[in-house]
Amino acid sequence: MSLRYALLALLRVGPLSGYDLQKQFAQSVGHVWHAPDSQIYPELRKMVQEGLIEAEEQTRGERGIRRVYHVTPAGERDFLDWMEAPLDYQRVRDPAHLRAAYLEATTPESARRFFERHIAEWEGELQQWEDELVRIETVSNAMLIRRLAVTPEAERERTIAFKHFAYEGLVERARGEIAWGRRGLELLDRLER
Amino acid sequence: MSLRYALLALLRVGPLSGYDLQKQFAQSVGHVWHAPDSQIYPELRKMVQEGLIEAEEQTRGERGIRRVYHVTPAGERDFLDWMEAPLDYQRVRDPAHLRAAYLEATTPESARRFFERHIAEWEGELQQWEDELVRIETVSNAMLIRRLAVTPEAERERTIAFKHFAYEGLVERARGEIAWGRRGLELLDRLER
DNA sequence: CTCATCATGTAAGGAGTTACATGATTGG
DNA sequence: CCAATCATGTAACTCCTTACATGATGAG
Repeated sequence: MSLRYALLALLRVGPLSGYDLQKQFAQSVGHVWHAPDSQIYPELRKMVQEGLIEAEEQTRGERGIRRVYHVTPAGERDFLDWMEAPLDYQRVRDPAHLRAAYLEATTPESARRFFERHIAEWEGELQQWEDELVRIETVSNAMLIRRLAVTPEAERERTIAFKHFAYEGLVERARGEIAWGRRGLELLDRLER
Repeated sequence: MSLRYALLALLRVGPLSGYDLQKQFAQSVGHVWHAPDSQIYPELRKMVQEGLIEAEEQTRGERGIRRVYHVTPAGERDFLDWMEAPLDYQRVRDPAHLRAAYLEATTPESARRFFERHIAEWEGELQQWEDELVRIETVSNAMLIRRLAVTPEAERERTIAFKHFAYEGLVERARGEIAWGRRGLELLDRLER
């Protein structure tokens, strides 16, 4: 259910077309909440039906349509309600730690590949999040710039601080996973001796 | 798709009825991969259809049925194949960090509640995982005892080591989340000044 | 004229959630 | 006889994934 709030978070900054939204999404909130366009377009339509956003339809050339979405007062309220409501935490479902718990069933080589892959995966994520952290620090992310442009001076510090803090948390988690993976490789070394 | 491998991991140790499996699940692999019984029973049926497990039907009293499942050679192979195959990592979808990135939209009080809840959630998980870690160290988990009973002496160390290592990773992640939550509260203190 | 980008979707299926539903056996 | 536990599910729904599908516009 968080997809719509991720979308509202972007649209609250200012109206965007589905296409632009989807592009901006991938470069901002998508680092925290991934969604493909095949999920974004239908969700936007549902949000229109529920009155959270409205579409201004523009024609493109002869037959093309371009829908520019903006948040309605109901959508604004829904977003703020969500921000105040307790978050629902999903039950744990962790394939990597599941597999790790049963690695005795496989060969040392495939256990090694597993940890190497784990490290590589999280190094990829780490890179993304560190890059984003730099873009936040240097205020060079497009959505953040747009956000700050419509934010009163007094709230700019907070706005940046929270985004920075969120990505810091993700960076630390990635580092933790990488450290765990490396210790997994060391464990294999010890067990093979 | 990991549910069936979590189930196979348990059934590989020895045959269990759906009910027993579901109970053992909650006390072992369920700490890493949660699944409710309403998901376990249908999955077992599907696995029977696909030939990964077989059910020995026992009567209970007049009309009751009890199905005791055991892994077939095809199921064993499927499990080992999964253990060797690269794990598929899901794209990030993290409601807590999503919300954290937009906390400027809400009141300091509700931001505070958010971090307090985050800490409490992860402290709950931490407790579960630490308890399980102790049960692994002291070899007092029922499934682990059963597992070791059918494991040759030479592989017992590995078996325990991997489970211990998996839960260690989870414990560290929980500690990381708690530390992040606490730093969130400190950030709020600083911003409110 | 053609390719990159703009622009918008549908359809089928898998996985998980929540709620509901039923009945048997055993111990007190 | 009643409650706890044993035992097994179904049904409806949401969310997400993967693959497919189409066409317009603008720059070179």
